[in-house]
Amino acid sequence: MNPVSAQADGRVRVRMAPSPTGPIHLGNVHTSLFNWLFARQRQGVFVLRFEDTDAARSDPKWERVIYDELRWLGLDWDEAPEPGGPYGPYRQTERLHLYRDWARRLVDAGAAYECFCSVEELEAERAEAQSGGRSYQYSRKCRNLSPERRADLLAGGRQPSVRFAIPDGQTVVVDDIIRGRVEFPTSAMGDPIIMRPSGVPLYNFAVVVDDLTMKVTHVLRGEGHISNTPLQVLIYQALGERLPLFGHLGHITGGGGSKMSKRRGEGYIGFYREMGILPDAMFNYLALLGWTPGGDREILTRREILAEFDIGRVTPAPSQFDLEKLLWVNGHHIRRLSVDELARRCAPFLASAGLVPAEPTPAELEKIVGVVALEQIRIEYLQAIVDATRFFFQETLSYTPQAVKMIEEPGVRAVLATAAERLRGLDTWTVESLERAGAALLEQLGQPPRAVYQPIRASVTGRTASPPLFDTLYWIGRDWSLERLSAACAGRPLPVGAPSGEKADKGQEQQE
RNA sequence: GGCCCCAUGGUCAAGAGGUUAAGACACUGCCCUUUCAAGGCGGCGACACGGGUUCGAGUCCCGUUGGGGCUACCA
Repeated sequence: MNPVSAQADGRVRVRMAPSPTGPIHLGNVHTSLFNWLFARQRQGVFVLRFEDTDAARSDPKWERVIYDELRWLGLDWDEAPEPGGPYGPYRQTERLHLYRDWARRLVDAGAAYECFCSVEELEAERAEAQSGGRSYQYSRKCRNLSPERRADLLAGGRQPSVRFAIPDGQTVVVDDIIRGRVEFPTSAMGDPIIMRPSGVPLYNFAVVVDDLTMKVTHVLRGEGHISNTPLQVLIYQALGERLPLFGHLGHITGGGGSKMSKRRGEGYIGFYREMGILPDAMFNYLALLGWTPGGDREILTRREILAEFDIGRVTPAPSQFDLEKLLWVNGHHIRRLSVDELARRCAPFLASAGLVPAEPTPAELEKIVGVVALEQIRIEYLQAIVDATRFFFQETLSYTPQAVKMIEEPGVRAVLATAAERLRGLDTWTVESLERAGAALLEQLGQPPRAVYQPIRASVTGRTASPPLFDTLYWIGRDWSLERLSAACAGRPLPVGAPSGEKADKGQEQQE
């Protein structure tokens, strides 16, 4: 019927329409990912459009933040305010003339009408219905105004809003890609306002105009929108436009099924970026919420996910975001990285903690790579590298209570003194020479490894757990190792540090 | 209140009428081991409830309960 609605070609077109009112919420990141997967898999188009009609809360500065967040995850788009596209503009506030035009068509076709009721009048209607215990629905009293009455009201300076006339006694059927057939009786819908007197559209109307003029073929969005769908379908039909296909994804919730807490930032992707979740891991984990490739595989690359993603296998049920599992997935992705790559990613975390310079010398770089290699199988997120390797980079050491206790065990100081003496006598300080020295030490003392190595570990790291002892000694270096050993057997009180997230001692893990 | 969505262990989830109801995270036992990890082998633990349909129901239908959404001149 309308040329605008004809599909340009056979390509799939999907969209994501965030509001620039803050960082993009994790639930929307999840929806974006599924849209992106769907589009990319079919050589389709992914459109990014901003719903900024809520003037009070929208701020263009958030657009950039949202771009950055999506880019971080590795999602790209084909049309958006930047770089533009054939169906722009892509901000609703720049599309006001379009909504006006389409609203006019609806009114002309008799599918919508001007409503002159004031906010106060509507409020009164609502209050009356409620006091009578009835559920409220607009009275539709403006639905059939006479031309004379309308002229009077206009002359009186009243600015009308536009309401969509819900047809009586119909059942709207939505064939949801994810949920199957869903039916809605129109009797449950009042005539909704679609245009404010100011000419700014309401969401349910703007989204239809946008989707149809942008030729969106598949609307994949959160389940919260399923109740909005029948109204939108009726608008498409009144306009004589072809419907897109709808698919409503289950919501992503926080722990306990509650809303994701915004308080500490868990609901936003920046929180995870800052703690050192890898984009690939987030991509992997998010894809697994509501979808599985089948079989028992969980750790997947982008390529694998893209190749196997199937919108038909997406579940309708909501799912809880589980940080523990994200960390486990992240651990796998960390271990998949080459040591150099992991070191490159860890360096900024070490630098901002003041442990290494922002621009390390080759020797410093070698040490970073060395210690990162030791921690690769031990950390689950990049930020953890800081506490895990502090003792390698900081000369002054603080000891955990457990480490102090270990050093103060009877007989331990004698062991440490012997160890210090032996290590001091080494000509070379390599992992191999240290291993030989360790073996010799065991023989000399006639003690099991545990009784000797653990006190040494406690002395040089300040804790009871670390990477393998000789690698640890090597990277701490000769000078610091010997100093720390001497300090430990000297018998002076050792500085006990506030638990700073020592990963080693269970129960002391720093709370994120 | 009305309309709608959802429901397999604490969590993510396989399952498309007939299975001893997968697998993963978490928890836990053992192995490996100088500690911590990682890894390997085990363990605990579920079809929300009640009715139907069927020879047979986690799977289909109805109801109940629980969670969520919409019902705005929010998106």
